[in-house]
Amino acid sequence: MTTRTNAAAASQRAPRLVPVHVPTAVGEVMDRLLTAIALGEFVPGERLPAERELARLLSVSRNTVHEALRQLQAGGALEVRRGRLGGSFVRDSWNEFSAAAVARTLVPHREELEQLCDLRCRFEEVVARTAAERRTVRQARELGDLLAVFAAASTPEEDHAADLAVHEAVLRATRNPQMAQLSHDLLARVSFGLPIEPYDHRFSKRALAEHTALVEAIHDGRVDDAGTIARRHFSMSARTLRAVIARGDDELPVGAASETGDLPVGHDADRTGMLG
Amino acid sequence: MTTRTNAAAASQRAPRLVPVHVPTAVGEVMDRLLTAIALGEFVPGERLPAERELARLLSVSRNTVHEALRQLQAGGALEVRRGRLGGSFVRDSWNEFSAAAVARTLVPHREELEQLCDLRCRFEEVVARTAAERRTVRQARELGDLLAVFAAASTPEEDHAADLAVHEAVLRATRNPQMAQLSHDLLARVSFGLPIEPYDHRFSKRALAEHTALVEAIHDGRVDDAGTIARRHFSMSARTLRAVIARGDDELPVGAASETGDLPVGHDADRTGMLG
DNA sequence: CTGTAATGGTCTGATGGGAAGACCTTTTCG
DNA sequence: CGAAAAGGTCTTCCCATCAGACCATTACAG
Repeated sequence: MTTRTNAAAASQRAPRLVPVHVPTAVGEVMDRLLTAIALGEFVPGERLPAERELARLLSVSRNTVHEALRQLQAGGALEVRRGRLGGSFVRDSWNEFSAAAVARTLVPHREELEQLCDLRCRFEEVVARTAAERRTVRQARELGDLLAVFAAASTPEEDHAADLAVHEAVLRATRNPQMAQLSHDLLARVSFGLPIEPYDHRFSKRALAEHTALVEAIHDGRVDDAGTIARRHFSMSARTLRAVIARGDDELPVGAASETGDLPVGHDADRTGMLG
Repeated sequence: MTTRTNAAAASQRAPRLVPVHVPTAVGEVMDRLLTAIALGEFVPGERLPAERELARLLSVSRNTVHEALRQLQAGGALEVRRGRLGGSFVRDSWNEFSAAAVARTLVPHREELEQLCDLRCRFEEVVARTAAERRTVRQARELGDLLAVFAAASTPEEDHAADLAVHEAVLRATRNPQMAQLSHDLLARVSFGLPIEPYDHRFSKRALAEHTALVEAIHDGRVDDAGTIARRHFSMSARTLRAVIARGDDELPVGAASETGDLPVGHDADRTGMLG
């Protein structure tokens, strides 16, 4: 009886009335841009739209865009050049430059990240299963084509682009945009906006093998197989992320926080709700 | 070759740079309160915490809380009484009062809702599977207890409370708070903050049977069974929602928007990202 | 060489939401 | 009747954002 009432009251006793977090426009713009970079919509070296254009696209003032770009520049994500052919460029060296700082930023969120990775593995399993159930013939063919692209990729950039393209195609095959959106958001959260999907090129061979198996399973409609493969595939991302964090653990006691460009990423990591 | 470039460029051609939407603190507080009500943390007739207390809990000024409560009152969700034993009370008639307006609010989002329901069914399947894999002995026992509570429930209110308690326990059993948070957020999105969603009392018998089967599957660690049952269970919610929308379709041509208390809910329904 | 165009950099003023806090009104209870 | 507890209201200040203008830098066309 006590068990009963306690248990029943438990969900009511714990009010989910935690502090609200009102995001700022600048932070939102930063999130958008970092996510776009993480999703490969802007590749290293590429120029972002001009400030005035971004302001128009995002329906914010140019001031806001400028401030967001300034912070991303300070964090080392972008390089800003002036002049007629100027603009904001995704830094090639974003990875190496910021790896240590990233790790420092990530370490405090270790537990949350573990849970997010776990969640992502399991969710992507669902994505794969759904895609295997619903892919059209046309989409199955498209997946096969992309696989060939992946196999033919010779540079890390091509690898990464092909990797993203495969994932996009799988998401389209689910024919559920909400599911795709959630997948994107989860990626953005675990990658903290970094253009490293946690993608480790040392594993590109294995990634190719897994992608091949995944695409074939989806193509053939083998739902369970697709799910199993996907889950294994995304656990690789989790491992990469753990490696980054471990590196950060090592470096943490040694180096103090960098003075100049401390990372702006993860600034919104402690928000309370995933959906908003 | 053309295939390659086209496919690779595809993900880049569609920049997700849609206008940002910066929510206000008042709106966030409204969402929180409505969601809390929808989740059964505040039941009809119950008094919400005092304004000063809410301000403290939510880390916002009392002005903000007051304005949120004022709008909820205007929308018919709350009744506010002054004086020593005053406060904000959840209206009993909130359901009936708002049903028609709710439907009107929901209809324009029909497609999005369909996708969300689909997503939710599949996600809750994962939740159930995870819970079945990870539940501790203690959690398994707790689930059994809650089942007894559910079976013993005699009023719709007790039904609903027990229903929620079971779901909460399942979420705890996943031992992944992020997963639980996402589940809550998905519920909030399909219900649009309204207490209409997951529970249709006419189906309480069936719900009990499904809960029993689900809890037993989780208890026994039958992963596949738990997933199957959960998916079926949540598709019932989707059907309930569809029924509401259908009702809205019927009523839409007839009734114009109510003049006095048009619903304040769903004001954030058109946000672009699920996690943002 | 020069001018023009396209870009980022900067500044100002207006606006609005929110925070903090004081004070008033209503209601209940000792 | 007076204290306590609640909502109602008001003022003041702050800061993010917007809108727009103007400046500084660079490249390219002529």
